[in-house]
Amino acid sequence: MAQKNILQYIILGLLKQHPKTGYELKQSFENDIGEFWQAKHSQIYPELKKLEQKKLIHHEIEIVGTKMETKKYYITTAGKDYFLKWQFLESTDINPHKDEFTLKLYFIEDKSDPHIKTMVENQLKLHIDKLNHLNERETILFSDKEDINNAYGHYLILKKAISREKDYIDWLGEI
Amino acid sequence: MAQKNILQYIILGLLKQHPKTGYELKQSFENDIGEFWQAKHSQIYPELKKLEQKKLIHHEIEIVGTKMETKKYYITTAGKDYFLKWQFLESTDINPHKDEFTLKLYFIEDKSDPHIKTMVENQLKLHIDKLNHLNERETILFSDKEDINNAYGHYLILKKAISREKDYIDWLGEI
DNA sequence: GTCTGCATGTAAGACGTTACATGATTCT
DNA sequence: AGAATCATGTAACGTCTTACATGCAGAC
Repeated sequence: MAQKNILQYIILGLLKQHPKTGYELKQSFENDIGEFWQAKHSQIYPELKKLEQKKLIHHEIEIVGTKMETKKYYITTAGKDYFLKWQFLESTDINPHKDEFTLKLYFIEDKSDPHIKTMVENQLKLHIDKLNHLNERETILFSDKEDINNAYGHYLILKKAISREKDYIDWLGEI
Repeated sequence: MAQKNILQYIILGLLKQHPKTGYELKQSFENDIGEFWQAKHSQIYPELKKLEQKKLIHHEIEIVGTKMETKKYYITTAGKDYFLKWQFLESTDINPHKDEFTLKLYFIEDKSDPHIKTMVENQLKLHIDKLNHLNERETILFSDKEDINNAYGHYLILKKAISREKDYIDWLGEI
């Protein structure tokens, strides 16, 4: 099985909001979603070509100044379908390093979208399970306070993981 | 400039705690530090060979059962020096996806190590700066509550980033 | 006129995941 | 006897970063 290629969905999602040039996509990564996903222009431009070959996007040349050509990319109907299939496919696992769920949520523009409720509930379940699992580990490993000093680093990162999950759950609760 | 190759430092750090086989290293990634860094065995075994070529580690064959050979890896003095140089080199930037600092902290086994204070203070400064920057962005983008509805997804992930930084700062404060 | 930013692209290499491959050990 | 786990390794592929490369536009 191939890797997920999430970049394609992010580009499609961004173009679904507004048509953009490659450079503007690059800026979106720097300003808006850089906290959750990063991509350099050297990754964006080739991906745009691939998406265009698949007819999920197309571009039109625009002139800036007197002669500088820029390519404005537009999502196609097929592209929107492809994107939505990803966005509303329920997640079955979580990865603290690649937070796909938050990206999916980012692309919901309408605050009253009925999808939000089920998506958040599903995600809450996953994170509560994980928090429970981490709490169990803390009980097993560090019930005896003596053990904290013997593996202080381990204790700290377990505490950090627990804190991170709690924070995630709180944030989900506020949506 | 080459990429950082943080995996080598993690392996050295783990072997500094205790000599381990490749398989045991794999398990450390699954159980202990998987929340902060992931590596599969297909990445670990080649890295062990590279580290051994650089004489930062060496191995001894051990027999399990009647004939199964396993390789137990030990860190060398050169390996320890190389590792410590990384561990106590001050960080100048933070990356929400690759949290190098937390790893460095994980490898401090002694709770009263005097390095901890300066490391934490330095890291606190970086995260407070980031939090301030994110708060400014919230003020600029969403002072007008109307704008929240127009870019709800953007609002949510900005809130999430702010919440994450606060959580990180709280955790640093408790060390 | 020079500097910063806009704009696009490719190449090389490092990093990471999945799949392929094999065999021994331990537990039930 | 069979299943799960221990144990080690390579191959193929996909992703990501850094560096190389070029040129126009706008501001001062």
